[in-house]
Amino acid sequence: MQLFKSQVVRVTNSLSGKKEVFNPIKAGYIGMYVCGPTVYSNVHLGNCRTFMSFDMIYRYFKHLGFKVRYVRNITDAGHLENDADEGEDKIAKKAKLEQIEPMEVVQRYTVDFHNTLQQFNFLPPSIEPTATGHIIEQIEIIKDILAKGFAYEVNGSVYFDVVKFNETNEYGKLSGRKLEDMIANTRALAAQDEKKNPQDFALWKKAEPQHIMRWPSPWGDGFPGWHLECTAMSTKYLGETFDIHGGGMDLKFPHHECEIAQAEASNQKSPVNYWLHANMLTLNGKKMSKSTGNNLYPSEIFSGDNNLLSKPYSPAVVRFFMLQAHYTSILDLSDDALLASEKGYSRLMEALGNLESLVATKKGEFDIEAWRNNCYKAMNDDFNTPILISHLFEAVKHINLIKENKERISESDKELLQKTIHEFIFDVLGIENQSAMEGDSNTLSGVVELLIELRNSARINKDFATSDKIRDELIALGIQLKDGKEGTTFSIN
RNA sequence: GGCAUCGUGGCCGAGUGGCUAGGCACAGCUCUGCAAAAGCUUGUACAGCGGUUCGAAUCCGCUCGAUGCCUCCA
Repeated sequence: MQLFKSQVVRVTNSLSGKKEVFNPIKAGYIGMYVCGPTVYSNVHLGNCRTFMSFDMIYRYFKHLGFKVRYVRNITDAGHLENDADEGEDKIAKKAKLEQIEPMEVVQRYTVDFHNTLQQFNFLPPSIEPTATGHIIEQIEIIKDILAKGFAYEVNGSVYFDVVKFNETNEYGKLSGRKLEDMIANTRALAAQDEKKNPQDFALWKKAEPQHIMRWPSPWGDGFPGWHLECTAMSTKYLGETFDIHGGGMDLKFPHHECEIAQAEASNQKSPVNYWLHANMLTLNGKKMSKSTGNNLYPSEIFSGDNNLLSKPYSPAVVRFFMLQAHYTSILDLSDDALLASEKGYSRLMEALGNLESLVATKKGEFDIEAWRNNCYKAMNDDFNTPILISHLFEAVKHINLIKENKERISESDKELLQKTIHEFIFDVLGIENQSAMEGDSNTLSGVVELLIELRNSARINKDFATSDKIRDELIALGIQLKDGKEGTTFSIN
């Protein structure tokens, strides 16, 4: 199945600021790089949103039949804390704080990262390279940039010469900045700085004697700079120019801008055709952030152990909630919004169950082909999952009508509907049916069936006190009975 | 201060020059022993002020407000 031959996908390219038709370099193949996490603390929900956006994009491309190589790195060498603290990196700082090895910190939070993403039903990337595993590649790139005259060495550190680069290239084209403006707005400080200009950034930093994470290099012992690892790993696994580079909006400047500069300095060509940026998840109207403490961990949502939400929410509900907003829009998390999503999610899953038992008769009024095309149209338009979901609810409405014999469906239409709805919900959106996973297989459903029988006989005998007691006690336990034309069913919340 | 984005009905959230996504909540109706579930119906919202246009929430300008980046951050 090579759906991509008939489906034209348009994406918002940050480089042009416009929606563009997506054309891969090699037909049928896609190279996609996404900036992964820095593993010095637990991933928070905001991080998850970005990775979820690209998980969805990865899933859709795969669904269309593309062969996708999806590379998402693990930053375990640590970015610099700031210019003032003598280049101590984050991993090392945390390690000292907790009196353990840096790689132990990395291991702990890498495991947490993977566990969390698994709960959200993320597909693993094709390659998940680490920064520490690519020190040699990074050193090679630095040598190359030095040789080409776009970097300079000072006291065992190497800096990228932004001003020099800007003479022949355009520094700031991704984020819409002009170097002259940036220089004009620079605060006059950092007197002891080794850099020629404040805009210059480190490719290699000399390690102070107490610095734990260090590697030998032509410039002495040290560690790689902020932005180099992504250039090294994306080039190694995807080539000098590849299709898609993704990441959070907050990485646009300076991180991605620097990646472009590094790659152009060493290869003389633009590294990426389509830059995609996922927008922020906010909490109380403010960006979630590790440094400010305005954040929520996934585990706190799943357990309900937090001060912000009235109840726990499952990973599938949170995923559904996030996909109800477009990935380029800011999304604000609140209890009301999650509550609404949870109900919508349940209704969707309920309909999915009803679909299986639908009796096919003859051609009905629901045009499945047209509906299916609309689903693709929504996804082709810059992965518009909110619109896709609105179409899914359109189908829900028809499923329920058919169930109540108010509409008909033919056998072939039913099969197409089932196939399509499963593909979009499970394969593309990656939403799991949690109630189906928990219920059914155990003894609970048998017990509920028994109670339904008892209640029905009570109702026949007009013993409503008993029948209502059964119904009300069950609802108190989170089991809802649903009286329909074909008998009584139930759902477990 | 510089650069950018956003401001949609009770809440969340799409859309984008005319045909008013969707979810949740609310109300009425159908169904029901009563409910719930499900279905149907109703809500004419696009920060404010000007302008362009036959026509703007959608384009342009200004004002106000919010957010993001400019320092590690998804």
